[in-house]
Amino acid sequence: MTGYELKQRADKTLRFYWVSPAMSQVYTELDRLVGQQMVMASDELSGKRRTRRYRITALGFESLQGWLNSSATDFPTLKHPVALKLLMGALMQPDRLRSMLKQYVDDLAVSRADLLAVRTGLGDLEAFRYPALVAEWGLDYYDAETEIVTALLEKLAGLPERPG
Amino acid sequence: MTGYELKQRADKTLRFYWVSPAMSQVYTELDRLVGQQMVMASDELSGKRRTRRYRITALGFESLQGWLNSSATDFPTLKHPVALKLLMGALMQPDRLRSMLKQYVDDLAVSRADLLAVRTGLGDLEAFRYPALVAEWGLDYYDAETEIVTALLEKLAGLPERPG
DNA sequence: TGTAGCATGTAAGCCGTTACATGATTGA
DNA sequence: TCAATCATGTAACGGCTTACATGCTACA
Repeated sequence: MTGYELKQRADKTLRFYWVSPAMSQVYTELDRLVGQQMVMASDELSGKRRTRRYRITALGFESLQGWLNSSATDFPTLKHPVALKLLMGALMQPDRLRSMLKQYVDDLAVSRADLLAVRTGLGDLEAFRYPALVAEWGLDYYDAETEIVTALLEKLAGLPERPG
Repeated sequence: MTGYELKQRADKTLRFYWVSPAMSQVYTELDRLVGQQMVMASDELSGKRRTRRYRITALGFESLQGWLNSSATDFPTLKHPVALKLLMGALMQPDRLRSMLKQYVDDLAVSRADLLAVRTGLGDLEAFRYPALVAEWGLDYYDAETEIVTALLEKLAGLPERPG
């Protein structure tokens, strides 16, 4: 794949469980990987445009497999601005707090729809079994989060201001 | 609070929905905030040890409130090494894949227990209403994640190697 | 013909980390 | 007495971003 294509792929799928890197980083990392003989590059000329296409080397593949099988797996890290603000909900205007949570529910629906399209696109081919499992995980995750925040909104509606 | 205490607080609670900053960053940020008149520092001498205690200023409080109420709230970002590896599950040894997922379920239980202790410590005081809501959210989140991964493990057990 | 998308890169800089450096206090 | 914890900071550096810079190609 080209650097450009890798970035598109990352924006489409990787972003659901990792940060999608900037274009510039994709190119720098590819250069680094070429230097380490993890990937090889080949230039293609079509018309006046040069396109550099990368493919993984045997060394790169072995390294990847070694990393997957041997290294410890870190616990996920989360940066959750909605939870962070809710923590200080007492300092927020009640309607602003509610609209933030409603907005989050809407955003979750958008993300879920995007991810569902990815899942559907994968089909039921054996070759995409694991990517499909990850996508399904993500869909379940969005469903759970949506349920939690919806219930939270109802809880807040029940006690509109400070009660008593 | 002192920088040291803030770091402890972050390690105990903030880490569940944000990255807990390094000690050094806590001190640098506090310095910056003092420079911006967002917080004020006062030195306390007890014996030979100097302890610098910080408190928020009126300006800092207003800024915080303004940020909470007016700014847009970003969608959460996640770095999920387990999902990342599962995506390439086809390149992993089946037992390594399974043990990774089992380990993750165990880690989730540990995190959940830590968070439950935080929730319990908050009690049902009105003053801690919002922190309590955030903690409960986290508990629900861990429960959902645990259920999803447990189901995933069963799905994988059902189809041990490539079927067909 | 002009704009969106394809395509590749460099430079500056921010955010946050680890490593380094120092010393007091408490309790086993 | 010695290890853990309290307590504060500086320096170097890594990872990643935004801004800058350039040019081709397809299509409305």
